Amino acid sequence: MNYEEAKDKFISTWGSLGSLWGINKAMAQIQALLFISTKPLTTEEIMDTLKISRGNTSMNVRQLIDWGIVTKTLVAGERKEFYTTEKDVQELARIIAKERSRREIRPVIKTLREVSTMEDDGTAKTKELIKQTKALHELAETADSMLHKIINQKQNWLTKSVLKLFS
Amino acid sequence: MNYEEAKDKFISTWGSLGSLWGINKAMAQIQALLFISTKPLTTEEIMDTLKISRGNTSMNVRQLIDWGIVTKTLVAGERKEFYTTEKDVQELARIIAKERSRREIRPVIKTLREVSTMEDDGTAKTKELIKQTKALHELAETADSMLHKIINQKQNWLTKSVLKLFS
DNA sequence: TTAAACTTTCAATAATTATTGAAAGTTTAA
DNA sequence: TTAAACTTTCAATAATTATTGAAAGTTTAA
Repeated sequence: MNYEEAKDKFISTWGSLGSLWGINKAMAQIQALLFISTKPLTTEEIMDTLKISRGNTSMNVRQLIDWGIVTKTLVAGERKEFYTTEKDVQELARIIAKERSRREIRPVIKTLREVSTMEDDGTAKTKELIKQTKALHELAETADSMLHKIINQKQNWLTKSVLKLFS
Repeated sequence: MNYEEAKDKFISTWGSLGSLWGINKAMAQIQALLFISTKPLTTEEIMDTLKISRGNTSMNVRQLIDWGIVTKTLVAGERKEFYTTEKDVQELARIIAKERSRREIRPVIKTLREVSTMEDDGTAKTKELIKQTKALHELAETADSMLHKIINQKQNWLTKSVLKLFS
């Protein structure tokens, strides 16, 4: 496997993984490209490498900036805008997890709380609805706060020290 | 909020959450419906409640069975097939996490390993590709095994005992 | 200012994914 | 066996989501 093959393989795999962290393919691929680039890239370079249109590139880069994953960089003597991505995987994971929680998990938790605290009219089906949504609510709250605790740890959890806690 | 409103709200929220655990809307809604039902349901009842076609119901129920989340139940004296879902949230979470890992995370980890162990040709860009994919590989491995450890704990992690470890 | 060099917007369209429903298939009771 | 009562399959279609590219907008250098 030479450089080009490996690069394409990484970018396309990362792109299809987009769904796993809740973003579209182009957005994930742009991030992947910047992640392995040795220098900041322009819109033009991104378009050419990924074979996507100018508009598509512009919109997705902006979204990545919005997520806090990509930053505009100024290159001396150049008029064009250059983009770079967060290169530290831990920081990247932290940002993704936080955004995912904020955008998708929190709203669901809110609904679960609303439904599970509805007035009990005494019927079996209402009791079941309350019971089950309450259980989901607790699970979601616990999982979400666990996620936050894990990613907010400044110590390097990649070193597997955290893992030992579960052995 | 009465029973019907609460039920609809729960089903539609859970349905739109489908993307978060990697399944489609109908599949998530069928699971939600069964999850709050006080008795096993038939294809007919699912179709009518969710207003989806017979074919759609059949295919998605089968997929849920495939995931190990829904089971066929026989009701004495009835010819029709009845369906029930796993009612314990912890067990449900365990199944979903395991399937998600197997279907999506493992394949990505495999690619990351392949790319990160490519031959180093000495160029800066190859070195960067190897370095970054190696970091992602380690992160993905750690996160995946942490997930497995957490969900495999038989003790009730919902009680927040696990959470204390991170405080 | 102006005009060249850029970026952004957004309606049109393409691509993808989900859904339908009728036909085919299967199971069960008699 | 047969036929009624079911479930499954799958080509056609609908719905959703992503992408394009030209026009509009913005910035910068002179």
